[in-house]
Amino acid sequence: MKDGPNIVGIAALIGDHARAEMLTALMAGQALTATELATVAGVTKQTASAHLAKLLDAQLLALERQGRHRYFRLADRDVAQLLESLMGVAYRVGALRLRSSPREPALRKARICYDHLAGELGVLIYDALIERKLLHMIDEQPQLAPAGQRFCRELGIDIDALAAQRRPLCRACLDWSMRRRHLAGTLGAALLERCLTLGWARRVQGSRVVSFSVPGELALRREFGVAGG
Amino acid sequence: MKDGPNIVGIAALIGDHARAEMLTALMAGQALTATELATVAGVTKQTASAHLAKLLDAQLLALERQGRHRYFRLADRDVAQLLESLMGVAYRVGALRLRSSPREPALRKARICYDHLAGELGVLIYDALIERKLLHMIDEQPQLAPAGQRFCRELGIDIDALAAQRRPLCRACLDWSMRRRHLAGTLGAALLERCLTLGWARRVQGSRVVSFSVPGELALRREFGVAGG
DNA sequence: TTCATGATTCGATGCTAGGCGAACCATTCG
DNA sequence: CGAATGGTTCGCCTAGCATCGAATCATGAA
Repeated sequence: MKDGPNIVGIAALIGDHARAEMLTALMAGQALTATELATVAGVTKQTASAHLAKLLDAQLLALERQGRHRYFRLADRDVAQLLESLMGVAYRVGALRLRSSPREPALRKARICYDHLAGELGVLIYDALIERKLLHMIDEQPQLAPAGQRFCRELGIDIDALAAQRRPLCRACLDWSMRRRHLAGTLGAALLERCLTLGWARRVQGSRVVSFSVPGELALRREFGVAGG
Repeated sequence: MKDGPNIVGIAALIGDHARAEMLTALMAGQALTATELATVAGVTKQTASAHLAKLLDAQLLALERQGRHRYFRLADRDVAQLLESLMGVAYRVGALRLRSSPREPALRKARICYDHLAGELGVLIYDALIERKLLHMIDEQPQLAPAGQRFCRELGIDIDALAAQRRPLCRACLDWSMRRRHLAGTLGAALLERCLTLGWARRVQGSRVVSFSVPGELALRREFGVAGG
């Protein structure tokens, strides 16, 4: 009656407080050292070391050595997507943290979803693209219209370079906080990158939060043709 | 540093042998009783009862009472997809069962993926549809071409009824055993249903295996224009 | 070389949670 | 009604594993 791959090990690894905390922190996309991860997990270095060894062994994390530092990051996008889909189920089910973070509102407003923008502003961009018919849906999957390609070029995004990659250009990613869709894929990643280089927003150190300045958010809303705040 | 929903509880629930066994069994799509689930998990009824209570409480399972029986099924498609993506990561990572099932080959050949066909034959169908340009890719997402609609109608599938549903008609689902894509969505479900009613294949009791008869597989390959065995 | 810091290994400890036996409720059937 | 079967509750036991202190290894700086 034992059908299929052994999911127990993977799930059990994620099903521990300290390790889940580490993995969640790494969802921000940047690599962290063992000591930093020990801090976010709230455990000592020895404990963190044991956890990290297990996560490495299971290939959920990848390691980059740099001098006497060891930087850890999520092994690949598959793992990130697994974590997001876990968050989706957890959120839907109402399994929120009892003591939710003081920065939760900022997180709901705009955050990194591994390499693209999620949260209210992420959903807002997505909706605006659909509304203005720059993106249209086929079988509930987004596709960039010709007008959308022009729009992106005007924003300074090299669409052709993105389209040439193996990763899909547009993908709809389900947002755990909004229960709505936002834009992933290479275009999603490029849009986030653009918001940062244009100075509209900046990353908050040690968090998934993306902090938009007031003029930055206004510029974003103007470009995408969305009123109000 | 506590960002996002609490994934620990959900992951920990799946990260237990008995419970994972139960969830995997329910991936076959049909509801099972508490006693049946106790058997597949290899535990006593009392133990199973405790596990099932937890899974219900976390809304990973749904319950249907029927007389003195209690039928359990996966709460919804989100949960099924979470489990498949866990299997994907587990398989990629090589976390196979040490004592893999004697029916593993059959499982790799053709199996139920919640409500559609997966495994070698599932991938074969998908590839054939692409090859014959009945299905074409847009941003790596499948869309049914007009010729494909005709093809499906000839197979006896009511495309218009399927397209009217809220669920997407075509979706590409990643196969853990093949690391290739196969067809999900309402059309995927309808194709499986068609294989069963045409007598090409039958479900194997208490398993995700879909067993094709020799003439059934030949008929399938003929219809989809794929040679060999 | 010596010192400081990042990181791992080892051994001991303590708690959580899964497991079962036995008894108990509930539904169906003769 | 009683017998049979599906399912739950209770109490106890045990094993696995997360955790930490202390010691050890490794890298880089002085």
